[in-house]
Amino acid sequence: MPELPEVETVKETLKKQILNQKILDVVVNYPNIIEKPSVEEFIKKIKNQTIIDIKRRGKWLLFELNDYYLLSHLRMEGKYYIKNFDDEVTKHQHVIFKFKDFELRYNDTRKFGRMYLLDKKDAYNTKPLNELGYEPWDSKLNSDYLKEKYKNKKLPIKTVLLDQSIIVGIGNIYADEVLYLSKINPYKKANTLTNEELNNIIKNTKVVLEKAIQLGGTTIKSYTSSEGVHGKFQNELLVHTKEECPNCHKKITKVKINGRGTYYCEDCQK
DNA sequence: CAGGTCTCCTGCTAGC
DNA sequence: TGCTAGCAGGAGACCT
Repeated sequence: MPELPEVETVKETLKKQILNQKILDVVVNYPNIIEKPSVEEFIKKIKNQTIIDIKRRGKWLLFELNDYYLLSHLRMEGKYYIKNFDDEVTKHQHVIFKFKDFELRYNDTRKFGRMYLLDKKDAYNTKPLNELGYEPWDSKLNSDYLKEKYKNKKLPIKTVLLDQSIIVGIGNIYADEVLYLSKINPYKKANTLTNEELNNIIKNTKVVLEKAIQLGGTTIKSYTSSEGVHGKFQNELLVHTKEECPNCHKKITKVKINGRGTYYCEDCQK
């Protein structure tokens, strides 16, 4: 399940593969992936655009084209594969970008991923990018900012860490890891956290995400295609999916918070 | 505005 | 062994 580190890895991989390639044609096999504009307009506009750069904002991939930004969110299972024209198109390959000598295929088993094609000048100040919070490394992300954002939030900190309008890039796995390193109970209400706890969250978010980026992200699902990029961070997880606390060796508690599987140590996280 | 619930999807798995 | 109900989960829609 791609979170910020996985998206960063995909971005870097794609830069080596498709930079400066011109999109000669696009085939959309599953229209719901294209959120905006209409599929017809999407195809018409994207033809003959060249991929100038590839960026990331939160969990969004941004393909910079001549006149547009193509935004792509991988959600749960989105992947990009480089294929030859005559490679069989499988049932999960929903959007195909055709270049001169090969093609890029967007593969998504659960079809949760979404794409936008936005005018370049509007891309950062319209949905969805204008609703995003700070990157974990943004100097403006500090305890005062979080204090303000969390002041009316009575929800568990676990839930609020997943809110992309406050800090981008933290998904379910990494939220558990950040709270474990910060020794904070995931049920603790966001508006009750101290400055020290908020600073620990900020610090450990960077620690966890940087390490995960170094290792190419996390691969948990066993049925991930062998063609995809396999991260190694799952070997470094301290609490998520674990049975025993690495620190006190007591049994890890598994619960559901706001519908999300949550792992924590009752003794170490207060 | 805050927050609860539902929805989108498919593959896997627990249970019969 | 074979079938099915239930589950997983990021983010937006919709409702209170």
